[in-house]
Amino acid sequence: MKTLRVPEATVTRMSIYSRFLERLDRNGMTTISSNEIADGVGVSPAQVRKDLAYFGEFGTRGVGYNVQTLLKYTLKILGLNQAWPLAIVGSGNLGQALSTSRGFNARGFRVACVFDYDAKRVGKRIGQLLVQPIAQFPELTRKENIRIGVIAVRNSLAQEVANIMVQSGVQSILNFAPITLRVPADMEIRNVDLSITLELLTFNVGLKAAQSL
Amino acid sequence: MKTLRVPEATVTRMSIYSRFLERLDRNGMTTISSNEIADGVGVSPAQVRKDLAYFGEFGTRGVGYNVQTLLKYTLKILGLNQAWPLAIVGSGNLGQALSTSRGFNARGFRVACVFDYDAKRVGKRIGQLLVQPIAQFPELTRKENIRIGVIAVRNSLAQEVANIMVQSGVQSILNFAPITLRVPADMEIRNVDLSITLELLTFNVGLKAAQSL
DNA sequence: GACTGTGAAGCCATTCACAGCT
DNA sequence: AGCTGTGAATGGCTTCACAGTC
Repeated sequence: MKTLRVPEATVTRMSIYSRFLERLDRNGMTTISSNEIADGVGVSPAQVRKDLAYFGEFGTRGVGYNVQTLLKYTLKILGLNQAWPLAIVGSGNLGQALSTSRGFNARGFRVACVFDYDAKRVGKRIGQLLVQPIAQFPELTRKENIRIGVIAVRNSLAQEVANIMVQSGVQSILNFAPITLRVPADMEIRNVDLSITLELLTFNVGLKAAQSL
Repeated sequence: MKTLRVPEATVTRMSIYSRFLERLDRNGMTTISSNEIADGVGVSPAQVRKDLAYFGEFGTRGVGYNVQTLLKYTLKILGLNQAWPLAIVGSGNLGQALSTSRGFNARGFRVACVFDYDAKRVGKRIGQLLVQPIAQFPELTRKENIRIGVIAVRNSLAQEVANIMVQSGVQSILNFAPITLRVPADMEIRNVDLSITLELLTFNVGLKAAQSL
């Protein structure tokens, strides 16, 4: 089998292109060039073409890309031509925000259940869902065939939650706790650390201040 | 002036090292080697040394690094030896989560005010703060000398909020709306797009499935 | 003429391997 | 002996420039 090796940065941009194409499609646009895509999302045209080329030839020379067709391909490439039910653990502010977020309830994703450790929160209503006790995690996620788990609990519980997810057969984890989790090598795990991004900002502001001395 | 050119990935890791060192310091550890740091945060020891070397020589050969000293340096490098009041626009689920988040209220950061467009939300209490009308943004942020703005509103308002921030003299923006904002080149802007990370997960899960055919 | 697809070149980041210190 | 700091080598991503197609 031809194993295609795609840079992670390319996948990230595919997601951005895809969202942009969705908007164009809603606006009834039918054809677009790599130049216009580049302009719309803030990268170089060559980058756009190179990225798409990892997955095939989707355009027509002299013309450009068909918006609908390309959109369909990007969705398929990203694995969004199927349903991805999510399980969120943690029903605090962040957990609630994620549960009701459009990004987590569109494009193939759907928050299917929310769990919490705190008995006071169990049974509470979030949108259409009722918060479930963490003890129910293995059973419910198996029943709903959930393959993606989201960790939105405080740091001290995060590793324990990760362990439960691993044992329950969840294949990939999106972790919002700012610590490094230990999981088996075959698990897909991504960390979103909100304060890292903040600290990148302050570093760069500091740099600029230093340079203008 | 010697302009030091540091990879963005290095800055990201500095933030991770710094948080790790904080934990070690709390636990009373005094000395640590690049090997142990690497192990603790999941990178290679050479990477740790190279990263630190961008900023100076902090270690002692044959011994390692002093935890407290190195922690202090990392905080200074990241610009966290000063206070960074933040202004958050948007008091929905995400805005609330961020306002009360530990990452946004520690290590030099402090959510100083929260704004909203919706009159029904203005005046509501979030932690110690009262939600302010967006019209107050220029005046309040100037008074509090706020240099970082956080955008947590729905997509259709995001560009307008960015414009207000630019006009009010805010220097850097953390944007949670999944669209590409147009701002002057001298603005520091970072985008956090939660669904990009999700789609990276599904892409990789799809890849694995394809490879195991 | 316009725009895609792509090898080659250039650039940037990570890893290697070892000299230098304690 | 142990561990840092760093030039050199490697590997990977991005940009360039142009051949190919409509």
